[in-house]
Amino acid sequence: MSNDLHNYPTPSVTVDCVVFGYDGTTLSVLLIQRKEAPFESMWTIPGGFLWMEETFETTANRILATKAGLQGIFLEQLYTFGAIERDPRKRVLSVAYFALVNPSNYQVVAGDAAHEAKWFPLSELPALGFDHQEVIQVAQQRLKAKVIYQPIGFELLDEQFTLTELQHLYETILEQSIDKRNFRKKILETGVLKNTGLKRTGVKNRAPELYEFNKEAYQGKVNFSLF
Amino acid sequence: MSNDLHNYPTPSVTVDCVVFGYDGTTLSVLLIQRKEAPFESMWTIPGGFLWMEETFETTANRILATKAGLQGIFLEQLYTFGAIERDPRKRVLSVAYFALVNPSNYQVVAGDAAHEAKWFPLSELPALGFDHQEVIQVAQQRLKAKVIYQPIGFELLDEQFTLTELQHLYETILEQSIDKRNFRKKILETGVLKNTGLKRTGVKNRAPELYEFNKEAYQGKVNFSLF
DNA sequence: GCAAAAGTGTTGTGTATACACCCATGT
DNA sequence: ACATGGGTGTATACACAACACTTTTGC
Repeated sequence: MSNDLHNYPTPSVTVDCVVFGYDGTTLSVLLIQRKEAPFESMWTIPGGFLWMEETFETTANRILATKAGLQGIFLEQLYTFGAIERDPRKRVLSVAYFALVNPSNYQVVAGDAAHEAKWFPLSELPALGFDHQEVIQVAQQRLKAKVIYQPIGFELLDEQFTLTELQHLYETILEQSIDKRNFRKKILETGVLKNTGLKRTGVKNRAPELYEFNKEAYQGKVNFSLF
Repeated sequence: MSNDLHNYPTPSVTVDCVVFGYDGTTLSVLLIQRKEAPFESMWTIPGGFLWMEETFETTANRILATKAGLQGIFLEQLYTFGAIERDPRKRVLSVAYFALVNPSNYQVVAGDAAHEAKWFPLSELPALGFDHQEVIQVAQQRLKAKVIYQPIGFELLDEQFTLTELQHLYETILEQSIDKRNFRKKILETGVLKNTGLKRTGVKNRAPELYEFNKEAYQGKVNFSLF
């Protein structure tokens, strides 16, 4: 860090969030349709300017609350994007975060600055403003890499879930199919799942057992790793 | 990203670099002794303000060239630190990078803004200004994690090196000892090493064979992984 | 009783680990 | 000849991958 603090011009700084959601079938990203230039009426990930009295996390939470109606969700810093021309108006840095939410717990609503807030499957993204396509791509890579050595996937599911649902989530994130017996063996022997003893009823087949994520059992676990 | 571009106050942004060096024995970090307040005469990692026409990488290279005499080295973005009070003067964000260099290829020299530029072994760091102790800690974790799935360690060595030297580097980074035969087996079967056919002479024991990193062989290799 | 998904073990294959001696060189 | 680090192979344990049938439930 430089010693002097002469008044160099300073860039604007935004916090932008890649919010992943999973509806039981598809992995989606939350996008917002812009009302104003630049990129008017195009889609972008939700973001906004950092205020001087805010940490990045505070900004991210404010943005997600006001622009999409999301509160208190899992957030992690992804990368900071700083290409000189990434905003056509002036120099704007973007500290990108990624987030995982269970869409059924929230009703996304567009804030003032947006026409609409909507979930888009990763495979059907519209044209995106700024460098947000790249941001999403980096986020997806990170999610893929991360899910195998940290039990973060649970953020995307209901509190109680079946092993088949969990497996399908992993298959969706990793974009590959997984052997059922091997998956169950591995995930159970990590010890992070708690069998609730309950079963999901009302399905038109054998009632599957419901599990929960056991946060305490994970704390301090060094060797969580699937595959 | 927000639609409106009202003139919010903007934070200052610095790029700070954790530069690792390895002298054949010890893993060290390059530090600079400050001339001015705050943290006058304390040590910090080299850094400086981002200029409006610079990318982060450009800034990092400028800083390293002017403050420490280093040029064209391996750089990777680490994390962005934004705690509100991390600089006592005003709001300053730090986009941190980490770098790997072979100290014997460079003569570090203090620039104008520093009393001195000096290598400190990781185990003997002085009291550090700002939040730089945390930054170094994060960088060390990253280096540890990264070295096992990407062949970045070579940046720290001479162009030609012996397997024993390479092993010792890995042991130093990972802070654990490694079985010699297993290490050789694994690193050789990755295929990223090229035996030069030369031997290091003038040592007071059997002349060891010299290897080089084979960049072409690594390109496109998906499965580089040690341990 | 049929359709549909849940649940369950074993075996082979490959990878990781542990381990000890001879070789080449300089002094 | 001796001291120093260089260089090499095998046996065992463990982890991973492949694989098919029975059970439960709703209709």
